[in-house]
This record gives sequence, C-alpha cells and structure tokens, in this order.
Amino acid sequence: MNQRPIRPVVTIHDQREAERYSRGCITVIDDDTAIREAVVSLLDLEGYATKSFPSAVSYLAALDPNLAEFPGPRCLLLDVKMPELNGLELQKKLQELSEKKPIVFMSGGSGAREAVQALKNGAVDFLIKPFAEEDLLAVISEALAKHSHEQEDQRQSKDIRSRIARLTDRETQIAHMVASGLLNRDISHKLGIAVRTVKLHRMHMMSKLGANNVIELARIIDLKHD
Amino acid sequence: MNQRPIRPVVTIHDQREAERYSRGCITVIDDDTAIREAVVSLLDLEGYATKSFPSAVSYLAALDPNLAEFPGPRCLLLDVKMPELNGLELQKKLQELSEKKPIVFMSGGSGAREAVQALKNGAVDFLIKPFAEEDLLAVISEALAKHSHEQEDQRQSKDIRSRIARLTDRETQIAHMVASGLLNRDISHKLGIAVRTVKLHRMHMMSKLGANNVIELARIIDLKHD
DNA sequence: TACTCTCGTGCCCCATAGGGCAATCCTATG
DNA sequence: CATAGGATTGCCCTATGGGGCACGAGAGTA
Repeated sequence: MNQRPIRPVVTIHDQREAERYSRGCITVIDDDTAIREAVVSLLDLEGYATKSFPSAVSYLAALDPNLAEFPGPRCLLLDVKMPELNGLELQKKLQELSEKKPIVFMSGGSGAREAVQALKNGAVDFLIKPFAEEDLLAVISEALAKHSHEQEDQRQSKDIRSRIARLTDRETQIAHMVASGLLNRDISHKLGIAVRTVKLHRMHMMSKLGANNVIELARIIDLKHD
Repeated sequence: MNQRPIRPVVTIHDQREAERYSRGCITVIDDDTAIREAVVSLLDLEGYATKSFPSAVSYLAALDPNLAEFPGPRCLLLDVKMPELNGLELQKKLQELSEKKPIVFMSGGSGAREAVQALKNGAVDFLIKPFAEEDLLAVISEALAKHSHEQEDQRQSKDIRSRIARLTDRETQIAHMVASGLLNRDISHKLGIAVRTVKLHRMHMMSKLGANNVIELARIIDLKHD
C-alpha cells in the first residue's frame, strides 16, 4: 500500500515545471532572436513556463490538438512583423482553428492600423516597442487571468452540455417547458399525454441534470443558451 | 374630441427631425472645420441627425443632463488631436460622468499608442485618416447598434431595480431565499417565523415583482446581479 | 429469445404552494 | 386620537409537484 510506483527520473524537476505551468505558460513568437530571448528570460525569472518560436509557421507546425498539455493558464505573445505569416494573420488563423488562447502583441513603432485590427480581433493588448518590463508583465498577467476565466466558463458549459445530451427527446422537450414555467397539466395538454407521464419524464430529466428543484433547472437551461 | 392642440409651427419639420433621430444622432467633435463639415454633410446625406462641436470643451459645456433629448441611438465621432482637451482625455472624462455613448475615433496617421488606449478604454473603433466613407458609415452603424443594445439593457435593468426597490426588507430576504431554492418551511425556520407568514410575504413579493412563478422570480433576481 | 430503454397510463398518498378568513401588534403619519 | 400599512399567526381547503406500485407497447440488442 505504501509501495509508490517507480518514477523514472527527476521528480523534483517535474514538480518545479508543474509549478511554473500552474502560474502560466507563455508562448513567445518573434523572428528577432534577441527580443525573443530577452522576453523569455524575463518571464522565466518571473516564474512562468515559456515556449518560444522564431516564426508563426514554426508555431503552427508544432501545434498538435492531440497532445496533452500541462494544465494551467496560457497566452501568446506575438510579434506583428514577421516573414511569411505575420502576427495578425496568425491571429486570424488561430481563430479559424478555434485556438482560443489570449494574444498579446508586440510591435515596433507606428502600425496604428495593425493595432486597431489586432484589438478589434480580440487581442488583450498591443505593446509598442520599446515597452517597460512592468507593462509587459502586467499585460501577461491580465491575459493569463482572462484565459483562466475562459477555461472555467468553457469547462462549465461543456459539463452542462454533456448532461443535457444525455436526455431523451421527450425529456428535453419537457425540460424546456418546465423551465419556461409551464405546469405539468399544461405540458400534458400540449404534448397530448397523461400528467403522470409528464411527471415521469420530468423526474428522470431532473435527476439526469442533477437539478434539485425548478430553479436549478432554470439556471441550467439558461446557461445552455449562452 | 377632434380638437387637436394647436402646435405653434412646422410640424413637418419636426417629424423629419424625429425620423433622423430615430435612425441615429451622431455628435462630431473635431477642431478641423473642413473635416467636421465634410463628415457632418455625409452623415446628413445618409439620413442621420448630427450635432457638431469644434472642441471637447465646447461639447462638455453644452452637456446638460437635465435636458430632454430626442429618443434614438447615439454615438460620438471624436478627433484625437485637439487643443486643450484631446479625444482620449474627453473619453476618460465622459466615463467619469458616466456618459455612456459609444465612441468612434478619427486620427491622422501614426498614433498607435493612442489607438490602443482608445480601444482598451472601450472605443468602438479607431479610424485612421484618410478613411473611406463606407468604412466610416459601417463603424457609425455599429456604434449606434451598440448604443441601442446598451439602452435596452439599461432600461430593463432599471425596470427590475425599481420593482425590487418596492419590496419591504422581509420581502427582499424571502425573495432571495425563494430564488435560491429554499422551501417555505426552511425559510420559516431560518427566519424564526411561521410558515403562514412566509407564504404571505412571498405572495406579496411575487405580485410586486410581477413574477408568475418561481422561475420568473429566479430570472428577475439573477438579472439584478449583472 | 430475453433483456433493456423509452414512452405511456391509472391509482393512490404525501408534501408543499397558494390563498381566504380572522385576528393581533407596532409604527408612522395625518 | 384615528387610520394605514407592515409583520405576524392559526385554521382550513384546494391545487400542484413528487413519487411508489403495477401494467403494457414498441424498438433495439446481446
């Protein structure tokens, strides 16, 4: 019982890594090696996990939806001007792939149009080089927090959807009618079935959804519609 | 009975104005007279109502919260660079005054920092001069639509708050407890009062809130917390 | 074929919500 | 002082929700 499974190597290293990931993992993409390394080492010092790529293409190539990742908040730190695929284009691409990590842009001077486009497409911020380390860190922290919330919302919404998916058609119908405030009697009339039958479906539906009363049901049904 | 009240002048003019306002009213603020007039005449052609000011200060001076305005969606079209108070500063000022009309910025070239700040502070868009008329019109339309939605949300939220405000303390307590799924019996225990009393308050509360069943109550209470 | 799932129904019982009737107590207000 | 409104309570009756028990039909599957 106290026989713990044998781990191959460096448990301590793994644990440190896990701690970093739980603070947040930032993927830095910039074709300028100097900046990339400077940023990575700063984030590293701050205790974040980092990954870095010299181009949008190499990042996309490394993307693997099947690959299990450490848990924890994540975000992207993107340079705008890059050969082949620039930051804005990568942003669009990732949206199409529904890769929803928050994005922070970095850009050398000017580029107001790019900034506007980036922010309107949902970027968390658009830093203009040169920027202060503290500004970068503040924005990164904001982006990671945003990702945490999104993850949480998504988890919850997924959970609810999966519970709803387990309802039969009749149960789903009745769930909606109950949640809209109809009485069993009215439902039985609308569906042309006996009140007892409505009660039955209602009972099953409530227990499948884990709802203890009509109010919890209403909240569950409402959440689905977001 | 057919004796309509005597209107002093131009009913037709009033009606045309009302139509314009119902499409939307755009307040243009730019110290450059040429641009201001060009934009105003474009918007005028498109059937919008317009107001224009040569500076942020003159706009602020004309602001009067007590003045009744025509109904309809509204937005601001602001130049960034202006003497005294610039566009960004006006934006902040208006937020402090909780003047919540959507803002569209216009700016001559460069100014990426301004653009980022403007958008992060909630601007609908940041147009960079020179811009196409169709872009301006599209953004204006977006801003007006946003204002409509915000107005609607606010109206609804205000309505709910006013109904909730008419509850007595006891009724409010019980409203929350009922909305959290508690039974009358449990509520009576928690409050140390008789079940009959709970029923009474509950009855009054439901009718004051205009809720026909627990579900509507739950939705009302939930809406308050947004 | 036997078993499971979904749907459907009737009868009966209990718990809870809704609400009428009557009454008491306290406080603010004219 | 009188009146009104909020808070409180008990008694009683009905309507609705929850759910056990027993039953049956039709579809899909091991």
